Amino acid sequence: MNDNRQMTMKDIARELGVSVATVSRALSDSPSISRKRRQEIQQFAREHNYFPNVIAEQLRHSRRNPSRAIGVIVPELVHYYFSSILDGIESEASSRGYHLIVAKSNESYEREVQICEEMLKNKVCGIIVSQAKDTERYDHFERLEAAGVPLVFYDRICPALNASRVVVDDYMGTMNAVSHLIDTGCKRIAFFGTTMSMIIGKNRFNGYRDALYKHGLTLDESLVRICDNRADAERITPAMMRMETPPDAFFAVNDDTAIGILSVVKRLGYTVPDEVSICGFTNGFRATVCDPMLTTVEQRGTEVGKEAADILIGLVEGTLPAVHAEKRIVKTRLVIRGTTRHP
Amino acid sequence: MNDNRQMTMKDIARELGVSVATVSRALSDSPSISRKRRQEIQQFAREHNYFPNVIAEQLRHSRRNPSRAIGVIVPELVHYYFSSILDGIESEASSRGYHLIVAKSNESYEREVQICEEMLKNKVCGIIVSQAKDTERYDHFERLEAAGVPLVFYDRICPALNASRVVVDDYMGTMNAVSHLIDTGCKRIAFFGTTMSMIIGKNRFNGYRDALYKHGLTLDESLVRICDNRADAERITPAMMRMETPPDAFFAVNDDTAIGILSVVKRLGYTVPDEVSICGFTNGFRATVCDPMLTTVEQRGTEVGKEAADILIGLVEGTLPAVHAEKRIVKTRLVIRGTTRHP
DNA sequence: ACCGATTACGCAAACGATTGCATTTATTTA
DNA sequence: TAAATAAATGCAATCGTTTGCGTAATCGGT
Repeated sequence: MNDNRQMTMKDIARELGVSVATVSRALSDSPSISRKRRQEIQQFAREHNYFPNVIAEQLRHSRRNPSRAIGVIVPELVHYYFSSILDGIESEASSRGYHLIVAKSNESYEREVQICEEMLKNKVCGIIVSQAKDTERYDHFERLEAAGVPLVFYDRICPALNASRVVVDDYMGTMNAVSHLIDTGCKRIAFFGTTMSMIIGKNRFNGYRDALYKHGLTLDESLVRICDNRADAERITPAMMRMETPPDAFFAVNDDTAIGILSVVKRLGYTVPDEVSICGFTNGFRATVCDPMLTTVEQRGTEVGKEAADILIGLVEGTLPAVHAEKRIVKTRLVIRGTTRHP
Repeated sequence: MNDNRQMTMKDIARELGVSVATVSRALSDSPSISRKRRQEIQQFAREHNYFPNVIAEQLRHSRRNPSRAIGVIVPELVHYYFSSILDGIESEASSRGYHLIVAKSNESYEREVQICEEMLKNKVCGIIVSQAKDTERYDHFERLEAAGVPLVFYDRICPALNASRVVVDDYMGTMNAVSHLIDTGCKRIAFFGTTMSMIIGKNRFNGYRDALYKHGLTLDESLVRICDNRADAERITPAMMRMETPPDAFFAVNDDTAIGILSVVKRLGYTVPDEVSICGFTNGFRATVCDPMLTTVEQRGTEVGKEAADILIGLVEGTLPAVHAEKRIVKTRLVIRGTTRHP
């Protein structure tokens, strides 16, 4: 049995023969308590290492002050981009006096709902979330808003809700990357992306298409595939390279896919980047490990996380109006390495 | 201004003309309230989506029940191994009804102390921690123990404290890996490790040394270096390959270092694994990206995290005696890929 | 030495929920 | 029908802090 008994103000008051109110005031350095008493009480507290009970404090203030706990929902944790975002959220939050309650949805709608309930119970002051892949109903999010808990989305945005959000500039990121491929002499550029039902999928595709148009190239549907992981890439790429006129470049929606392409292309005997150029999207751990190193669009997860936390805290503290949904776009940066030619 | 006013039992009581006590009992389905009233109250609560205030609940029960928040301190977040561990902790904790408060120490002692204070204030029921690299005083940890908050270490263990811990089997992991190198014909095996002041550094070195001895090889000090990152590896490896009799294999303390070695060795024109074999430690994202893919010791971070959470929850719930420090060792697994020959 | 103004402190009611005990009301028994 | 028993509800204290308001103590001024 833990004798978990912590020292309380009541104990101090009893020991020193004063009232609890006096102790409270003395500890908060209120001038309405004489300097002598204040110091006496403060010293006693220090010596007996008194620790204020945050639970009680919070209860007392629940009407006015929100808690300083931010709920963060992540689809997965072992994931470069999500880790970076979490890192950014942590940095921003902790430097502004907030702490994080982190939960992983495992890409499951059920779990996401459950987490929202839990967090509501635990009185987070707001929630930062990237939806699970199989989330298609949004009542759990709406319930949060109804309960007055502000919501900020990142990466995977809820299209049906006009909530605050921060995303990466998928359109321009892709546009720049594809333009770079074209500038370095590529003419037939394949696009491996996600389904158009995901916003990021659509935006990246549009960037690809518009880059082609801008440079007077035409879009060849047979070069566009839904493929967002390495295994699929390794399955799909060989067929594509057997086309009568195979692509001379690939743009992939993430580094993992790009690396799948790279490994196949190398195995088939093509030289990278001279015969085939490849560009990814993320700039994670993998990008500098493959040979040659991957040219890729840096997704700047840390920035995304910081912006998300900044919005949420603004919402909580009232510096940002709760009515208007704040939408921020983090600029990407093209990192040119060995899988593309230099301009 | 948020009218953050949530519905309380008092509201329900007033609306329905009963006492708060009745509402409380009805909501907890106590048989001492008539079935009719119970249902009436429960329905009213549901319709007005009443939500119990956990803060108040906790305050009331603070004497008996610990909170269900587990504090997790991580040196960094954008890190494969730590992410995996966090993932394991999350899975175990959430499945047992606990949630996580996560903070990053950034490898700073100051910050670590600060986080401990914060977590103590926020009434976590226990803390799972891997020390910051520059932590050399342990009074903040001792203060936690004194406050009755159980502590579990993972990965970077505090040597001065006899606290519960879970680590990976560094000794056997390295021993097996080096044995594998020897079995596949390597005779001069270099060791790139961390300083011996870190426990994991020492254990891995011992595994290396004993594997050599067991197979009748002698330890050549000139093949042992302190090097635990890619940049250093790329600096150190060329010199080593210029020795009169250069190594025919490298064991590196992590994948990152191993990949640094690999890139240098390939650049110098050696074939891997035939002329030079390489083995890492982690089995993270990078391991399957390099060419050839990396043979490495799988560190099983998820397991480590699960075990850590299991210990902590045991300590909190009293299934594990608080007096005895529980020490668990997670077995590693050698993953043989392309940077070593097959047996 | 007395009065008004400070100064220093205590009382008690919150915050929202729980729970032992007392009390009311309904039901059974003699 | 009265008394005894059982069922249903209310009262009030409690968890640890905070804070408006009241009051006792101290002080300066005349």
